[in-house]
Amino acid sequence: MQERPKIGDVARMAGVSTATVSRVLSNPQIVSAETRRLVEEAIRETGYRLNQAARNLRHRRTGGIVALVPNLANPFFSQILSGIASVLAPAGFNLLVADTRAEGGASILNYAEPSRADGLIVLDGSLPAEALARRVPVVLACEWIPGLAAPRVKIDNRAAAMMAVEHLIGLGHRRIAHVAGPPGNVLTQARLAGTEQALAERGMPAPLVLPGDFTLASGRRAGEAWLALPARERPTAVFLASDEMACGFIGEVQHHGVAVPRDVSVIGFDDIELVAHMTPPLSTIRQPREAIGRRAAQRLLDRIGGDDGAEDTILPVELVLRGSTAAWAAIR
Amino acid sequence: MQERPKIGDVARMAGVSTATVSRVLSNPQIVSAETRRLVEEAIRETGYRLNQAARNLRHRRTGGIVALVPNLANPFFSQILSGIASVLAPAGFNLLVADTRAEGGASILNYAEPSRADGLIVLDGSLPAEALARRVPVVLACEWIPGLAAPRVKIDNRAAAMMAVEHLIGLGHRRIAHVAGPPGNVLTQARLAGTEQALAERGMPAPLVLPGDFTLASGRRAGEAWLALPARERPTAVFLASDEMACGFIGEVQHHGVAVPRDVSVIGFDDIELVAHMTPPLSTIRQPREAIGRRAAQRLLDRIGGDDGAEDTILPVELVLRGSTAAWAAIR
DNA sequence: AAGGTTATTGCAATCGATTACATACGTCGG
DNA sequence: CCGACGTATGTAATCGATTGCAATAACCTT
Repeated sequence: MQERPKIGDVARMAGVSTATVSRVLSNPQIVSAETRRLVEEAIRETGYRLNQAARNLRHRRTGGIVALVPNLANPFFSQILSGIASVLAPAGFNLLVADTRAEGGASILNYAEPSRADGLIVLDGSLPAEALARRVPVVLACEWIPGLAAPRVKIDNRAAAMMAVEHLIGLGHRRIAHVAGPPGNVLTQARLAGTEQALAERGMPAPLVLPGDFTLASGRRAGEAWLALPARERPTAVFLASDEMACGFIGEVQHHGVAVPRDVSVIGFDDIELVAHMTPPLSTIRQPREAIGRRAAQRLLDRIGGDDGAEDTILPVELVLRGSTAAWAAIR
Repeated sequence: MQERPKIGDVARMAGVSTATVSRVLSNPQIVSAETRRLVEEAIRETGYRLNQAARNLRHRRTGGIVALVPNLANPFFSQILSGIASVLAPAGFNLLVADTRAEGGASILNYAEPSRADGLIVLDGSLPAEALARRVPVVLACEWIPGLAAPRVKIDNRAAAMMAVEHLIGLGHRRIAHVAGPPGNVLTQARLAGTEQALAERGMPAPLVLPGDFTLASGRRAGEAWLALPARERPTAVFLASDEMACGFIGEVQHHGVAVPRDVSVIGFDDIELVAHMTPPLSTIRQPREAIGRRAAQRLLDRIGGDDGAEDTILPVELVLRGSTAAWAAIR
């Protein structure tokens, strides 16, 4: 009994066949109470532990779900992962995490393998649709991939952006800037479109759009760009497509003596945890990240269970008003 | 050819045995060039993809490494995971992530199974040592479990805390407070010990120690506690055992009109990304999180490869001085 | 030319579980 | 008392690859 005991060892000790042991393990109620007791006893005695690899091979499943994340180090994603994990664990699935930036693009394809994972949650909209098509069940969360037919769990980014901008308009702001996300990103487009639509509906001019990429550093650069404008032309309010950028922006302008929200109102997007504790606390759009993760995981489990629907799940956002936005007195 | 092709289908098409196909897959150089070409052709033609579960069963390995994290939603850990992933992926291992808080304590044991994972990276010091002993190779990162013999990859928390406190002393502060981590945590103890030692070595009185648990909210509460002190007795500098707490602390005191660093110097621990962009930017101790993750992963791969050493790896920290700490003019 | 190498390749056992099918034993209605 | 049926268990095939050993061919050596 040096080696790790296998099912046969248990069977021998209990005086039954391996089939019976297996049944005790996966379908106890069809085994007589007495035999079951014997087998359970033997399992305890031998310290037997099931070999997952063998079971997986037989069942033609892996028990694992892969989450493809563009950047694991980004706190935004970790909270979604947390939601995913909270659903997967009770359902008996492992969560595999792969960073699509860290891995070579080609190897991503390996994850979309039935022998590696039973399903895929994709959080990165920049992956090629063809790599994911016709393989394991896929659910898209937050971002999505144009042309890929898979259920999506997301928010209404356009409407959310409109909420943010309408809030600024409501405060009396007339020159409004938008700091966009990375070019080509589906979220960037939707949030920009929402910004433009909100302004257009009020008959206001198109926004000044500054480039960004969701990162702190790009927020700082947007701050520099704002500072570089002649004071008379500076937008009095800025809507940034991510909270991280908003932090960078505020840090930069405060560093140059600009007061928020006195001199400029700032609103972000995401409601990452820290921004509630800054000075001033950041007004923002809250994405229900945990809920997005949970719903995406549930949706995927449904698909694995045979549900073939591909309809989207749209989760509600919330406009969170804190101290970084304030009314603009037109006469200054 | 409806079904997903298996190795036998490839063999038939190439006119060779399954053994040869397998060799082409895992040991190409021992197959003659001509045969190899034939097989590769057949693989392409059939669209064959290796079944990992079968290979794993035969190899008695899983190709997966589990990281046990106390809280996936915490950005501190996600960056370590990022480092881990960057080493594991090229080495052909999957990263499985399990949130020890989300999962029931019992199920954690399941991860320490050779049939589930080839190794374990534990980032949670609160797990019971016995659950992890005598199973798969383990490496501890950041936190550690007293009584568990396994290589650790960490920083010198005591020395790091001393650096922080010596910095404050050097700025002329004489009343220094420490906001500790969760009780019982090994990091809490080491950082507190370092704080006390630094003060003792200068012949200064023991620090005021406020309770905390690494979270933003507990930092806020520490801020309240600080504010509640009579102004004359307030420590002029505070060293908090995590950056998150430092953010909460600063947010709280600023909210009550206290200026940092004019009225109180604040130094944190970790150097999470955001704190460089706050106003004021936070002075802190930088932990090389990516490097910790990478080293832990490398160490684990070594162990899996047969290296039985259990010595610790201590990575250097860096005192990062920003705007939240300033000299204290004794006469006020 | 016989014996010895070396390079390729195939046969079949193996990894450790699951499960369709067969078997054995009661039980019960007619 | 017989056959039908239900329950509990065993036998053996199966999941899809890997690999030790054997077989064959080609090539040397002396």
